[in-house]
Amino acid sequence: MVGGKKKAAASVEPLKTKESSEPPQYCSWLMKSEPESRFEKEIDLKVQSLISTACFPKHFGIEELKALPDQTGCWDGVRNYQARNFMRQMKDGQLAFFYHSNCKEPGIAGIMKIVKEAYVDHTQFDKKDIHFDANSKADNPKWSMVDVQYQRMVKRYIPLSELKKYHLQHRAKGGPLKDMGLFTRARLSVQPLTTEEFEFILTLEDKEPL
DNA sequence: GCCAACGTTGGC
DNA sequence: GCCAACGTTGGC
Repeated sequence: MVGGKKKAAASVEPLKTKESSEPPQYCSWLMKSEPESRFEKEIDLKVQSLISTACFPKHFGIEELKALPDQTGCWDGVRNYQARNFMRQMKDGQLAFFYHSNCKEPGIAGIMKIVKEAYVDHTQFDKKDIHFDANSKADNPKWSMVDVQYQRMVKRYIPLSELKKYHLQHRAKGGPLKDMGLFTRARLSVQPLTTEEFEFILTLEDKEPL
């Protein structure tokens, strides 16, 4: 099934650029978001209601993306240079896994599509926003975001624990997840996936949980 | 809730 | 430019 369509496979292949100095081009991604907010878990609801809700990070799981008009939203609030730089490499039409982090069972919940390439993240200029950045100047914004559109849920939720088992297997004996960023660069919230990683994870949808 | 890993900041 | 202190991420 995966790789069966030549055309699709070709469009997902990482493009080796002619100029060897250029960074490698990635075609698929993994983006993390917290479906539950740590603040809202820990701060008393009454106290919270007295404070501007904009001061708190929002819950943003895949259900929230799905509920937006056109099932499309901006991926704002990324405040890490590596993650930002990866977002700036994203191209219209590329696919990304929606990963649920910092929750009961972290893992891959669904698939979304990049529908607008990197542009200025407005939240950096909003004093009331949790992601406000006083060091960012309007004539030289530091932070970018992309727009993503919900595509579908995965056929079954793919928990981190399962990906980790494969990662460990593959690290020992070889396999597509041996260097997966989820484990080698655990704190990076926007990560590129190789074609092999992306396609292998898709095959897990049709397999029994490990 | 705890804490390890790691990115950022700032003193020197 | 080093590096200690600090803050954040995110699994457990």
